[in-house]
Amino acid sequence: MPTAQVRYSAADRREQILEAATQLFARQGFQGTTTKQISEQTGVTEALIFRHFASKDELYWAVIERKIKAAAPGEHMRERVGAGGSDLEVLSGVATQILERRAKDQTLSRLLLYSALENHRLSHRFFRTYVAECYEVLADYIRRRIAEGKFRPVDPLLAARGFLGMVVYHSWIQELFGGKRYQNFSVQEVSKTLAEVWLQGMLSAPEIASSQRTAKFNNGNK
Amino acid sequence: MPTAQVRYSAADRREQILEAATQLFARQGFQGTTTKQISEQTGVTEALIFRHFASKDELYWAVIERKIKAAAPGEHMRERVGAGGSDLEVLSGVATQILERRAKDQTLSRLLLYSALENHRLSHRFFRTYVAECYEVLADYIRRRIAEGKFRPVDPLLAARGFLGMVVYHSWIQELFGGKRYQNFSVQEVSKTLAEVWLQGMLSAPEIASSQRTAKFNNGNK
DNA sequence: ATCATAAGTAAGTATTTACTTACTTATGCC
DNA sequence: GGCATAAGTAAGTAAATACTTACTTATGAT
Repeated sequence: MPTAQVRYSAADRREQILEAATQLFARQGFQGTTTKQISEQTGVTEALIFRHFASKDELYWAVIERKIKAAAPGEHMRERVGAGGSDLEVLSGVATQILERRAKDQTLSRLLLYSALENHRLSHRFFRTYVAECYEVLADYIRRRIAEGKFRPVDPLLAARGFLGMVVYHSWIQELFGGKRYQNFSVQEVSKTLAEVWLQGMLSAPEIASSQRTAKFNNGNK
Repeated sequence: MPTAQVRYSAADRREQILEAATQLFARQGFQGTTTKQISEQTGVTEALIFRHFASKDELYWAVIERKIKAAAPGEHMRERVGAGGSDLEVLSGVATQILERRAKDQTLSRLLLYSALENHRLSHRFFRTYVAECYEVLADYIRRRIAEGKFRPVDPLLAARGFLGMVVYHSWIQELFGGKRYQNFSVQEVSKTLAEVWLQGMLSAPEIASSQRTAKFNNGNK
């Protein structure tokens, strides 16, 4: 009595293969993952992988495209920034969202990092198509606040990158380099702290008569 | 008339192999680099590689150890922070140093990123031994300024990570994801801007009577 | 019930991989 | 000049790798 054999539709199988490959590529990179591993993880023979995807390369880019479309980082950013609230609410909201998503699932960031390291050309395209949108959305917000006179006149793209850099870098250290073994910050604490620092740094404060040490950088205000 | 054959001392050859392997591992990662490539780049046979290093693994960790010791990021940070000057001078100096080193030579950061992605365990050790020192040094500086009442009482390690995050993340975007194709910031501009934003964010400003939107986060001051 | 078709596989292939073995030759020291 | 020794290699090996070929079988429409 052989176990009942089930056959999936091509679309379903394709999805299963993509899911298995996603996990493996994220964990081990393109070079570090074999088609045999992918077939075993999916529960089929290697031959079937190649009936669905012409080559390992093609499978790889299908994996990245699928994952990044599902994550839609640009849309999430737009949603969160558009939701309104005080500057602090918006910014710490953005940070919280990023940190929570990354703590829950590292596959996308690992896939993107691997692809950036392993393959210059195509990963640039993905970065520009899907990730760069995040920066645009946040930069637009900053531009508006500058126009309203609330933020200091700083290059908006650079300022956006600065804020996201604080947040993303922190999560990389925690997750990738094992930082959380040593210091386990809460997401709330990190989001609030980083947002406060960056925000006070961006506000066009009224003239502050402060110590010598701090006087130098205050002449950029309008 | 065969070309004159030169024989190097074991130490010299070892160094040549390490240098060739460094370039290749940094560009292609551990899995992506073959011992044959390394031998060709060095100009010897594969067998010689294995006379100097017991395995590819051993060579890999020798490469990382050598490179990170040569770079000594902790010492550079200590030197720059200890050099004194205004807060702004110290911070933009740190940023400039990081950005310039990275623009000139990406091998160390690529090696560390690859090793973090490919191999959890040993890369954590390297990170803690050599890189974490940077954070300590900067965090110490911040702690001192907080004690002096000049900086707001923010977790010093988190604040240090925030600042370095801005800088390092920016350089990753530029170098790794091809950001500089689109926007080519000058090192000076980036260093100054990021340092100013972060610094103003950290200063314990006198009570600021500002808009509602900004009032919320000002109660952390002493 | 039948049968065309789509889903799936067993068993390959040529090449590459990390690493070894048995041998050769240059070099410095006396 | 002779020779011990260290530097170096040619030619392997077994396992793994991406991908193929020729074949089998489940399934749904008629």
